[in-house]
Amino acid sequence: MSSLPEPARSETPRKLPRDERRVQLIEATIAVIARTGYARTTLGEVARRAGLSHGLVNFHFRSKENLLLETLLHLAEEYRSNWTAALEGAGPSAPERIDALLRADFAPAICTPDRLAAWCAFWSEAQSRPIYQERCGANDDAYNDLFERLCARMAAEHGYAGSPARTARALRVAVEGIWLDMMTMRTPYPLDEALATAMTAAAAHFPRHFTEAGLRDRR
Amino acid sequence: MSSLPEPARSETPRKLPRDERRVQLIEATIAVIARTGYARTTLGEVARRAGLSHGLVNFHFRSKENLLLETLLHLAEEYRSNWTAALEGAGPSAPERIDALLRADFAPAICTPDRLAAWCAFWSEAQSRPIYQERCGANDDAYNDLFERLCARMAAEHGYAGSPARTARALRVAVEGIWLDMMTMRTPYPLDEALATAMTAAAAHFPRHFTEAGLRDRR
Amino acid sequence: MSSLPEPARSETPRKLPRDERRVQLIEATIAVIARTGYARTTLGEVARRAGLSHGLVNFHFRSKENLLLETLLHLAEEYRSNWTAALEGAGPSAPERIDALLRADFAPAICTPDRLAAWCAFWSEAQSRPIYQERCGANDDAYNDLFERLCARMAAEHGYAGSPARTARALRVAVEGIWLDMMTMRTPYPLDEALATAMTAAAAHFPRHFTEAGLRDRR
Amino acid sequence: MSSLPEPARSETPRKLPRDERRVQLIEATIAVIARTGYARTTLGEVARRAGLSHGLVNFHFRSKENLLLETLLHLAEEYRSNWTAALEGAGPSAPERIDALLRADFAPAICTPDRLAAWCAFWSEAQSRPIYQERCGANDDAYNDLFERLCARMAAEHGYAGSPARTARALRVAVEGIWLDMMTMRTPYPLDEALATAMTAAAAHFPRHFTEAGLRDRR
DNA sequence: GATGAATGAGCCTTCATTCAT
DNA sequence: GATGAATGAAGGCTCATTCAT
Repeated sequence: MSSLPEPARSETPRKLPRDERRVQLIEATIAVIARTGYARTTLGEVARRAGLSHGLVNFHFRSKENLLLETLLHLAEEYRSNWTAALEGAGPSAPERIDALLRADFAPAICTPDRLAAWCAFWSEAQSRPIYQERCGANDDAYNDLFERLCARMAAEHGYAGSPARTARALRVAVEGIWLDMMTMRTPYPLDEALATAMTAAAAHFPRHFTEAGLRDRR
Repeated sequence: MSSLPEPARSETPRKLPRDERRVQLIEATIAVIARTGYARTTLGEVARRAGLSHGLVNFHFRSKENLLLETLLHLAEEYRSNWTAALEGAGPSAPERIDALLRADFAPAICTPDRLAAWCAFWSEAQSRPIYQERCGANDDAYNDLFERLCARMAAEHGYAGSPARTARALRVAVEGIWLDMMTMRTPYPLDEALATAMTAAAAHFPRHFTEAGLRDRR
Repeated sequence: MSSLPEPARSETPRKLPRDERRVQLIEATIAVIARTGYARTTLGEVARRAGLSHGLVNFHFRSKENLLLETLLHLAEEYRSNWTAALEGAGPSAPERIDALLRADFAPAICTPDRLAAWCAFWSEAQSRPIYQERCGANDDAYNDLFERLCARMAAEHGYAGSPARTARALRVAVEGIWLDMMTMRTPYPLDEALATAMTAAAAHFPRHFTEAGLRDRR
Repeated sequence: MSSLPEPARSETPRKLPRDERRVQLIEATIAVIARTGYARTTLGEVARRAGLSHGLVNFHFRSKENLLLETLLHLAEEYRSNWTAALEGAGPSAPERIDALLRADFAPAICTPDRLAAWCAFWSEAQSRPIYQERCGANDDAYNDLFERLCARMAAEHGYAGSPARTARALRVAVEGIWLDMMTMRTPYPLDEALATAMTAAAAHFPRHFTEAGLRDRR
């Protein structure tokens, strides 16, 4: 019992600014979705995990429906700012930028078991909820467009054949498939193995610039 | 009632109507999961879609829990018999068998929007339901083992470098990623485009045997 | 405890035709409104009073909202059929018909403490609920029109002066006021005293045809 | 703070702001009851309408229960002082005093849509709340006793027949019925029409002293 | 005094399950 | 087998009340 990874309740002050409470509750929501599944996620469980009363959830978010939507928005924003930041720290060449994007997709802050489980839950529910659909990962148009432009540069600047759009999609689905794999596999799946698999796919498409270890001649 | 010709009854196996009802309800369950999402799937909706009465669902399946599990088992069995049959019709060489497996994964009977949605729902729920976990797609050990052996043959017989295990995984996650893509994308996603993307990945890993159109020199 | 006028639960069979259950629940609703007030009427209390489970209320009526609306519709229909029937048994002359209408308004089946309390609750709520408003007693247009036509006949055929519309309204508000009085007064208020008050008002307006005891020269 | 001129403070009675706040909240309560109905009246809505914070309501009144009771007391006191004042301005004769009382009952300050709606809500709730019951309009014993004495004077001094008690009640219920009518009717109901209806009733009972326009030979 | 976050009791509603017919 | 009324547990939501600031 005492070894359970429950959040430390005594740390949180009784009153907290609005945004901090919201983030706290969203993190609890992600944790509960991961542990009990989307279908059995209840406000009571979310509140218990956050160490707060259930009434407070409806005070800060207007409804369960809205709490879940805001959780998805939080994840989507987090995902986007993660690869945006990674790109800013990357060199200007297409291989460098592709390398940065792939690494960002498996960054420890983003690619946790809880977050993957929550993403998968939202992917699943999005089929019947248009409002989820446009926020779901694979619909991050900016990411997709960027990835496709980079693949086009790989073709133009480095002589790779084949449709850049299809190559881009092949790499993107590999990333998504790995995410799914990380969740679904019964045996643990370390982040470096996930990244290596993604780089294997990159190396298959761009053999002169990538190896299974990542970007060739990286300094 | 008692005036009905008795012999006519015994000709019809008693178990058939029962199994037909079960399949009917399972198909309705898949449809409801796809349309309303796993979390909002109710027995009432399943019964209505099947055109049956409310109480009958619990008569054929003991509980909702069990209905959903049997639906997953049905999908898993269907998936397995699909690729098994495909394999039987394929030639003996490794490229031919890989080609057959990939095509099987996008067969129109298997790869419908409803089934993809149901699969995704089960992947998502499996995180918190061990009983689902071992039946989920990515855990079809026979499939995975076979695919890995075929990649090992590609390395041994055709001189492809790299870890066969990792190549196999890279191809498998590409397939899963495409499935996810087919569900999640807002724009419709034809089966042939999905297959072409899978073949693009295969061509990247095995360029001398595959093109974006599939197996090279196919006869 | 055993002297409480609780409905006999053992009498009601476990299953009952749809309409009988609905009436049973509507009667329970009227009783609960009268005893606890509209604002504190709960489905649980209604169900307990009917000796049924609370889930059944939402099974037969879709919501509490709808249960209350149907209760009002039931009362309105009951009121209307009461005065309609009274009219059919009355003679053709205007005084006879007015006498019949006034007596109908204080008929023991209609004018019970529970029903008066429920009516008052609906009158009160109708201010903020348009859907109630058009069903409320004072808006029984057929009754009002009829009453006004009868007063017009009293003027035309019997020489009473004054605006028939205003006389009709004066008599109608007297009836409504008596109903309110019957509810509000702390001391019990027998039906015959109520009727005598209504007849006093009728006698004031039509002194040659009515006395405090009712229609003059009644046969 | 401490630099403020102390004498100025003592000039303003400390109790005034408190009482002003109370009246402000009571008026807001009346408005909310009229607009949303008694059953859906919440402290939050009352506070919003008063332009005050949520928690303040419980500071000035101890509870919602008490706020509502004080609202009723406020209405009852207002009603009583209204007719008391009207009586002081009236002549000594019975007809003059009856005329004054009836006019007071439809005075614009008393007889507003909001106040009528609140009164009706309290009448309705009073059935199940003894504490409301004794404060409700029809139970204003002083008013009722006075009215009955005036009707007795009409009989004794002006020769009107019939039971004064019943005549008094007939007039009183007419007033209450008109109030109800003003609330319930879908079409607007001007105050002068209401008063004319009341005077019609008075004229029916006291034809030599009242007409539909009010007291005869009024100077 | 004033504010508004926090709490928790109570209620409506949904829905899986049971069961009489 | 089949039906659908009946049950009751569970959970979302509202809102009166409390309380730290």
